[in-house]
Amino acid sequence: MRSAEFNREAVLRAAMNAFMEKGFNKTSMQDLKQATGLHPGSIYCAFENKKGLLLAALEQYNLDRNTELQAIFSNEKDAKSGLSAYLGNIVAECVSGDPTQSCLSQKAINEIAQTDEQAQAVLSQQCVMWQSVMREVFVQAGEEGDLSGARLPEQRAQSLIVGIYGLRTFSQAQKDPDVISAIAEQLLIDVCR
Amino acid sequence: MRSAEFNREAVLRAAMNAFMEKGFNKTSMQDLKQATGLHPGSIYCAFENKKGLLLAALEQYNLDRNTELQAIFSNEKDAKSGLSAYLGNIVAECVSGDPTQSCLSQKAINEIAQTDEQAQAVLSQQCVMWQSVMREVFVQAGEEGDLSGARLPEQRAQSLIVGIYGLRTFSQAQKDPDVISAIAEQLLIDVCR
DNA sequence: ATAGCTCTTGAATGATCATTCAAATAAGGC
DNA sequence: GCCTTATTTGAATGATCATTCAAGAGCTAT
Repeated sequence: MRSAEFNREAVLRAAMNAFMEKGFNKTSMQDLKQATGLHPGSIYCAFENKKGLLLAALEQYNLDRNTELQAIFSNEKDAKSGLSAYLGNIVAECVSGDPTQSCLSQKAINEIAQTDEQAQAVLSQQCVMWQSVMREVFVQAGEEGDLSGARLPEQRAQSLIVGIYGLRTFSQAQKDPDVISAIAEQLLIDVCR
Repeated sequence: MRSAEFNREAVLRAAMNAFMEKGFNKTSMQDLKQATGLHPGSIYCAFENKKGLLLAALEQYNLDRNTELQAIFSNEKDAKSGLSAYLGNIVAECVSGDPTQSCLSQKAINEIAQTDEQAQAVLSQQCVMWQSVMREVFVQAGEEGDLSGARLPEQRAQSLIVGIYGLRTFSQAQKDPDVISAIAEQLLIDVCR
């Protein structure tokens, strides 16, 4: 036996960044070798192939984003404030122009979900989990009296996620921070109405 | 002199479909040769290179989508009905699962706007034009008394476009037609409130 | 009809791609 | 401390990539 020398999380985060900067198809194994510090053979030994590395990176990305989400919400006094802080965070990422602050899941959905069944399955499941996390946030917001209308928490969660996907796409075509920020504020109003 | 033998619009629509099915980077010149019926040399003679073909295809795509949009709205009795029909059309495209019914502009924004300045400029301008078209729709809807709140037509247009981008991304991860349809209906309510 | 130009053809080019492999290296079980 | 087994290394592989180019073909103007 022999254990791997590299730090798996660090390698996956490096791969994440590489994929976010160039997209999956434009990121070459040479790029990944440089980003991760791993030789081609090691990458194939540990992750099967390039797509395997992407799938592993997506898994790590989801874990990282989830802990980040928990941190943001636990710093706020209630669910509504949490939502506001969460959206504020996303707006900041959109406006930063930094490719490594974009959403790897969303990039993968747009680039490869359509043509790769395995990636489609992983991304679909991750999206469903994201929905269920956000649904609980809206359940709590309802209990705290911050939702006026009668929409189901599930539907609010779906509208929020659609809004976030849309915001990220829109912000690549229209970079004005004030515009992005205003759309996000309206989104918060609409999903809490 | 000698005029080109191929039908430019037909070639661009064939290229559009190829790019929508595989994305820009995964579509090889061989794919484009097969899709368009043009030999590599002819493509380079007419469009400079692969990216030039994409930019030309994006231009044609925008023209085609615009005439389609005009047709949808002119078939309806007022702006609000037009919006409803327009969104219904988009929902049908999302649910179809047909790659050639996806949005080439959105795919390009997500795949190459980040890394290619020229594409970014074209896509940004097209997005702004889309906004201004939709703004006029909301101006009309306001005059017809179908908007209750006080939001500016510009902001409504931006929220609508964000919602459409989001819907298209979301629908690749969550394919349930009822869910997509419900989100779209809520979107219409929110932007007309 | 012919000259002159442009488009078409499709093989050739060199670069780059993902992947493989055999040798070298190192860790754990006994 | 050796033996087994796994990982690391990095050059090699063959495929595929975008692009070029020289030769052939056809339109147009004269």
